[in-house]
Amino acid sequence: MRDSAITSSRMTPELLRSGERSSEVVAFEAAIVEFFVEAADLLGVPKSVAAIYGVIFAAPQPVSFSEIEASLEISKGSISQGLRVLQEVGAIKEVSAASDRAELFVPDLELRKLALRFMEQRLAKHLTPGAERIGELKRAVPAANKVAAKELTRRLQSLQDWHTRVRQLLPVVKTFLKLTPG
Amino acid sequence: MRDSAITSSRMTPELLRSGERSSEVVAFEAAIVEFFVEAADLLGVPKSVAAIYGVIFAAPQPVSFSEIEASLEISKGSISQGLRVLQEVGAIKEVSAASDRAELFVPDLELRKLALRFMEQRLAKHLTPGAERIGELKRAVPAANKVAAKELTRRLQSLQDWHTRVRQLLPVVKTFLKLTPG
DNA sequence: AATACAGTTCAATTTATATTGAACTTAGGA
DNA sequence: TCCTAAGTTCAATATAAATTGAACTGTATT
Repeated sequence: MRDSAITSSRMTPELLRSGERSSEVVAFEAAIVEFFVEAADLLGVPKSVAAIYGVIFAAPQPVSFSEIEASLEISKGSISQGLRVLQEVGAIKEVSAASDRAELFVPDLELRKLALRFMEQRLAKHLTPGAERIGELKRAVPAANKVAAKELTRRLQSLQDWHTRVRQLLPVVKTFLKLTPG
Repeated sequence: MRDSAITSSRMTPELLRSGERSSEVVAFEAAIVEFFVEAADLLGVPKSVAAIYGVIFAAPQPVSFSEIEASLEISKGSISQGLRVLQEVGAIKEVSAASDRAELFVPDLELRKLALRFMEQRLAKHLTPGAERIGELKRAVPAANKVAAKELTRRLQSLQDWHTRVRQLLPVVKTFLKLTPG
């Protein structure tokens, strides 16, 4: 980063295509970018990626690579990687304009997909193997001391119960997120 | 870290109080520590902290500072800070033995408390202020272009809906986690 | 075929986070 | 009082993660 933080709107005139961007528009974009950057760590993505999503979200028309470059002070490398990540997780879609060779992007507003994918990745991935692991651990409880063995088994059971509950919760959450169209 | 990873069981004899630890016991502890260390990033805690919790969880009796020092190859500084963190979040409890001056710790198995605190911290913290923020953003939508304004408002509405749904989900999750005693 | 544009790749660098280690408390014997 | 054990603190260091930037790959345009 050349400055101290990722901020929006450098306003390099040569990159602002078709008409000017009023200060109102610029301020709006900056506010949206800020919103997503603040949510970045909650979602577990780097700030640069959140900022790119912000620019695309804030623009009523499809956004090109160079427009992102003009709005954010981050390198082409980061933009390229960031756009790829956002496409992979389904946060943005490419809308190819037949005429122009530039790739254009719009936000994919089906946040359900995003939310579900997020859960699968961060929870299910660890949760499923975990269940078996705890079973193994229960079998490995040292048996020498009866009282100690009982306590350890109790602890592992507690862990397993909790584990089960979280797994049961996942379908509930999924259903909930599907309730209204996103 | 002197080695390459946090591993359990150095077996320094002078620190193994009252009787030896069989290889069975040592292996069990190592397996538990490994389990928690692997879950560390899911829970958002450093590995050293997860490892300390593992040692305490794996021991049928209360565990002292020096026992942790003997089981894990991490510095006293990390142990001190790690124990403090674990106490703060309610993952372990101090059980002072009147006779000994050493502090002894046991795991707090009420994982509900932990889970709830985790949610409050990672979700509620960002979620509540977020709701107002989106409202502000809707008011700041540039009005110059009617079609564009409509689309941007639609996007923000979508974001707000999703936001609301997640907030409604929190009480459901809380209830669910309370169903069985932890 | 040369130039320019649009984007990619990845080693090098910066920034953020975790861990160490040595100096420092504090309290209980000798 | 002096010593030692038990922890704490925090600046220095090591490790991990994000970001840059320069060289590279294609693909139109002249």
